[in-house]
Amino acid sequence: MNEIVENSVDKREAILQGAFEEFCENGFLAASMDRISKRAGASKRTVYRYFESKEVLFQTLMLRQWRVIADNLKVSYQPGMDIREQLIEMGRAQARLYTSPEVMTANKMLMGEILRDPELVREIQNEVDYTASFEQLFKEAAADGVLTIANPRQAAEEFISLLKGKAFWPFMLGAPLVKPDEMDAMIDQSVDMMMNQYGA
Amino acid sequence: MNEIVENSVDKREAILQGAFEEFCENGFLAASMDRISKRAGASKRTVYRYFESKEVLFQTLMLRQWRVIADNLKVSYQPGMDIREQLIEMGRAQARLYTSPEVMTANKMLMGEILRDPELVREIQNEVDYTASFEQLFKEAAADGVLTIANPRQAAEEFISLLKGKAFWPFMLGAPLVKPDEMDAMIDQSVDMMMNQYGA
DNA sequence: ATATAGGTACACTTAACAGTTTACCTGCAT
DNA sequence: ATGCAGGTAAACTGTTAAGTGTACCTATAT
Repeated sequence: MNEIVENSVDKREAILQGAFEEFCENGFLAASMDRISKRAGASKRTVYRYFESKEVLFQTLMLRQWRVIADNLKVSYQPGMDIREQLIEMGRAQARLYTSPEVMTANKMLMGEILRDPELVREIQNEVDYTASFEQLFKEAAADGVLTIANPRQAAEEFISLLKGKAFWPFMLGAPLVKPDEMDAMIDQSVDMMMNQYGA
Repeated sequence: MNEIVENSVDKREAILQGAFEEFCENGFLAASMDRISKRAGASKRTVYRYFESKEVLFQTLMLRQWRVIADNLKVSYQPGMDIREQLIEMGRAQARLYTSPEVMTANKMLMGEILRDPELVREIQNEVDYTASFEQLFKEAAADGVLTIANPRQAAEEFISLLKGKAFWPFMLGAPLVKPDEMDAMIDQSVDMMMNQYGA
């Protein structure tokens, strides 16, 4: 009766959405359950019907967001396609994700709370491992003979370190976003380093 | 009269110390001025005599800590010494710093608040630039003919990205510390990549 | 028709905490 | 001796916010 439809299944969804905005804007501690309920267009009582406490609501949300992000960060090897091309393509896709407003906002929220209370999110740490998909990719590329890699895990970490070091952490800490062509140059350079080190 | 000496100059120091502990443990928002004064062995009124508000106290502290950390992170080129040796030495020193309890604790506090409120620390961002000392080092090494580097700034960023990606961020986000020899292997590998890319 | 599941509105309880006020103490310099 | 700079203790004010209680509304299923 309030707005449109609200077939009382996505009431929960509305709450999560409102909570997401509120937590992103203010962080866990400064977020207010009153404001969350307002944003969600639900009564506070209803919020508490779905989530027994602020903490539970936050954790539910965090797990969810992390899954979305981690899924988007996954990559896979394309046999037949030039490996250099592939790495560049991947680098660009990663950078685009890292710097997209939704991912950055969500990541800030996540990071802030990981720092404040590592216990709160220990379980999530295990779902994190999108590095594994990079590792797999390098392993396959090596098996394919297009790269020479003794330690694919290490190679994956290196590539990610280079990308994140230039296209993630600075923005996370408040640096202004750079222009796409500068970003592309950074990525080319990172791929150069990888090819220099591991090129067959 | 309370404890020992307290020649009422390091009362201020005691407050900063107490505040440091409190802010590290709880972050800005959850820290309590009552607890800070207790930790400092000072009355709340005295705390407010030295620092007009929680925010001012926090900023003072943050700037201070950052200076300490940034100073420690600075490096300089040693002409004559083998460049590979030098990079490895530097890498180890950096990793040791990144993973030292004091630096990690302080950094968590800093990061958490940078994420929460970028404005609060915008000014500090400018003091940050220890990357510059790496850049300088690479520039000198290039001038010395021991490395071939077109863009020293970029090289500096790459080296730092590799080191931090393996020896800083994971621990920052709650991963357990690794054994020194594993760390050394990581560093060797990073230096390999740099030498491969820029070796003369 | 009516009970029930899901919802609303809103006042309420409890607690934490920034910052202030007040009254008082103490050692040193004049 | 005395006044003041620097300190203490503790009660107080005002605000914000988590979570609860209560009374009421409204569909749909029986």
